[in-house]
Amino acid sequence: MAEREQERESDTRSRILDVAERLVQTRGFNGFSYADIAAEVRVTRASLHYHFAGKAELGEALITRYTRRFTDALAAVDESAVDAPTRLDAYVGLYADVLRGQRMCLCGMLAAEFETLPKPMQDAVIRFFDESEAWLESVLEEGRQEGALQFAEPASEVARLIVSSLEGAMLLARPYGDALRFQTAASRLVASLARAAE
Amino acid sequence: MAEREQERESDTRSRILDVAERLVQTRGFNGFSYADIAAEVRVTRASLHYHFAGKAELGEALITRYTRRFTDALAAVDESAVDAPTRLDAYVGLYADVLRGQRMCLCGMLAAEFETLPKPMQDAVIRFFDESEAWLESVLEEGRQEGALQFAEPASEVARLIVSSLEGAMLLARPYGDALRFQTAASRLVASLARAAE
DNA sequence: GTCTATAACGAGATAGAC
DNA sequence: GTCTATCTCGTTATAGAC
Repeated sequence: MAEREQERESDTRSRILDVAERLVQTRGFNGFSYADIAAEVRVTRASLHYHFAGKAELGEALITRYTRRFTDALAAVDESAVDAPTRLDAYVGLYADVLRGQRMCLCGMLAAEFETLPKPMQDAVIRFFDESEAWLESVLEEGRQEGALQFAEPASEVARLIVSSLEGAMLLARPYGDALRFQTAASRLVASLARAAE
Repeated sequence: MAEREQERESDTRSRILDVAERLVQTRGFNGFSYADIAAEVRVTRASLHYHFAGKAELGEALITRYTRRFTDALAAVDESAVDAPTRLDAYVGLYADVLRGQRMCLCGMLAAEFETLPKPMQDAVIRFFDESEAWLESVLEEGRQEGALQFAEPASEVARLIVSSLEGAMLLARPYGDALRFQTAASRLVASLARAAE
């Protein structure tokens, strides 16, 4: 079991992705350079170009990996969590985890810089949000049918509201260095849907 | 009435600010250069340095002007609008106006790039949100006392929720090229507070 | 796969003429 | 106030040795 499928990602390659991911999430795609990554990974800039032809390709790989991990996490939530409100909490928890690492959501950051991104990166960012909203929508629908969630609007609208509110809460929490800012907003958001007690 | 106080802003200086403001709002502070501004204003980069010593000083001036205009607009709302719900709608309208120009909120954009900004710019960004939230908080308090608005949490918390939700809705609306995305989220947000009919 | 070396360009910034 | 000219540095990227 030495060389399995997971190991298509060489050690260096994944270390590059790890460092670059953090740099995008903290400084933005236009806020760092290959030199920054090289210094931290302790390879030369030329080596980076061996693994990723250019910054655009690196960016694509970052979004792809981030999206896969995110949807994997959502699938794990589906397997373990039973009711819709618990799944919603778990969804919020994924965002809180990112923020705990002093980071902005990768795709939220890229949404701000959207206009400056190469087309393939733009498309990948949109896919992230589409998948995220699709998952939320199904959870919301299910919760409404079970009577555990309550809302008047179409589930797709509420899903969009949740995504944008969480992204906005992350966006503001970082400048204030205040994760509580996020938690308060997120709690109120979820509470406004979970009205099973009424 | 030829040279009055308003004219301390020379024509060129304000044209530079206008172009730079749009560039920050659409591409981010790290997404444009002095060359971009110079080309549009039709002056040389050296001329830009005459008006603003460096990009950092230009950035500060941008936030200061943006904040002043914003607070002026809020003061105008206070003068014309009577009840709290109407003022809230007017507040949302200010954001909608920005988005209509295909732009992100200046300070929302800078919040994303916060870590890369010089300290004076960071401080100015925080001041913008502080002032915005303070205004909202007083409107919320007033609305609650009048019975026109209803919410359980401290007004300061709800104010933060509103700001971050609106910023997030703008953030996501732009990649999707969909202003309706913003309007839907904003309407639900305001509606969840205005429960005078219950 | 990683390196050195270098190309080629763009960035912010300054000096000094007009 | 605006210009030309220039500087210095950072940036992405490539060629080719090891």
